[in-house]
Amino acid sequence: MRGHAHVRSDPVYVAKAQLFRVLGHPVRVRILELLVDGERSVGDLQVRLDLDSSGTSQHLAALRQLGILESRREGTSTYYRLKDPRVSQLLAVAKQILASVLSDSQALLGDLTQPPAAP
Amino acid sequence: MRGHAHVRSDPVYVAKAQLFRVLGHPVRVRILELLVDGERSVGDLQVRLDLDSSGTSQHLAALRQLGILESRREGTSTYYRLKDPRVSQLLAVAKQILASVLSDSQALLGDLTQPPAAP
DNA sequence: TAAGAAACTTAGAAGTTAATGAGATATGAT
DNA sequence: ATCATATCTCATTAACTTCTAAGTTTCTTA
Repeated sequence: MRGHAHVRSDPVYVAKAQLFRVLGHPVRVRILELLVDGERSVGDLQVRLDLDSSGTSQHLAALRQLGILESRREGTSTYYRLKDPRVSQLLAVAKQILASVLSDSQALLGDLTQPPAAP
Repeated sequence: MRGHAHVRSDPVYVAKAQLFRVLGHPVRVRILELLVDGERSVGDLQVRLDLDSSGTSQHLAALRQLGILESRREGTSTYYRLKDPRVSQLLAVAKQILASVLSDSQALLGDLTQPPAAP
């Protein structure tokens, strides 16, 4: 059996949290979504994100360091792609959860506006 | 067509990032894993997390505000559970991604230690 | 080899999140 | 009512992340 470090410093939970934490930025989520469709150059991403080269590189570096991206260089451009297709799955599940969370709050908002009719 | 706000402030990407960001803490990941097995009281979670009541409440509040937890009160205790079973799925996919990321870095470590044999 | 384009790095300021400790509130039992 | 227990909130401070701007490296082509 594994000894149990305090959760806050247990490497297993720290690693899992790290994965989510790195995904926890709008630009990085968008980068991953763009890469779901296939490989893209930094310049291409930069244009689509409407971001400067410094910001683009920094966000790509965070994802690369996490180990979920691969890159290849071609001339002066660098192309990035997803290393693991399950990242697409993760994004898809997240989207579903978000949709249900949002529809719940929509429903709540509706209930507050017009109370339920009698059955 | 939807007008395109800058990604950093586009509500769609901000919301998706927010979901991941809230999951991005070791204690919150552990809380969700515990709740995958079913409802639990705050006190029970607190003991298993080896955390004080303030910390436990604050992390539960973050998950509750995100909209992925539900709670009911019974006497002096409050019981929390997952609102959406897809959260379990999200954790499972994350675990798979992590396993493949880790095995890649293990392999790399091995390659550095003993270079590949000739074919 | 000088100029230009593409990507990356670094450093510091600004902004955000987490940990801690003290205190508030709610429920049930005496 | 008083007390004990469970949970939650708030304020402060410490730790971390993000943004911006400037500068570096790498590669290509004139």
